Amino acid sequence: MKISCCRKNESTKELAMTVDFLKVLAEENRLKIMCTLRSGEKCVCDIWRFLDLPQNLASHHLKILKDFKLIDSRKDGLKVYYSINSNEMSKYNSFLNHFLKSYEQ
Amino acid sequence: MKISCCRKNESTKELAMTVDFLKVLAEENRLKIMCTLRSGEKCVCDIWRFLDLPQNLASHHLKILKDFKLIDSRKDGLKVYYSINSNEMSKYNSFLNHFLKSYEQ
DNA sequence: TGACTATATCAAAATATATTGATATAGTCT
DNA sequence: AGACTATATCAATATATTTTGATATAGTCA
Repeated sequence: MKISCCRKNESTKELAMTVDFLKVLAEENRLKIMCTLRSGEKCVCDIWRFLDLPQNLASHHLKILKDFKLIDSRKDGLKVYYSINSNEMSKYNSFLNHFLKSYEQ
Repeated sequence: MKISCCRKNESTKELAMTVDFLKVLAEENRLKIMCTLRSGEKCVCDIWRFLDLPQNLASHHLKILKDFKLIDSRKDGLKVYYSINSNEMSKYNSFLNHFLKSYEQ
């Protein structure tokens, strides 16, 4: 039996990072937020009104995305604008393709 | 503010399926199993011995992957062999790319 | 300063998920 | 049939995550 990855201590750290990345995205509101941000930065109130979420829940999920660096933020007056961090997304995307081979069609 | 996806009732079903797909993969043991199966079908005992998991835990995670159709199984005597269902993987992969734009490098 | 708006934080409750231990099922081989 | 191996199932427990409600912080503007 030839197995090419995932034995204990082999690629362990990258695999754990990839799992964490997937956990961050594997939540409906967070995936919607990422999807909403595809078209450019949005402030928190745009996001929670558009997605019909309680304000504090939107903040909570934004914090999780921000802590994981999938999004950046900038403050402008009272408002905080969030946007996708494409570099980090690319990084995790290539980790993911390392563990799952690419199943594109 | 122009937002191109994720409003209530728009792509709702595909988004929910994509979230479920991500949830299935966002677990260390299951991602390891998928990775292990990249090189071809394996029986359950190959998998649990290789990944150093309790047998029943491996069965449990295989069932989750199987129920979601990411893997197929065939029985040969006492052994059950699991393998990746590439068609389903491709399907969910394109859903995922629909919600996240493609961040490949 | 005071009223107002936007965002963040925190504790509690609700919900979901992973893991373990025990046991059942089902095929093989003598 | 009886002993054995491989796999699956189930209930109980442990753990993690999401959601809610209340409140804090911080900037704006009259």
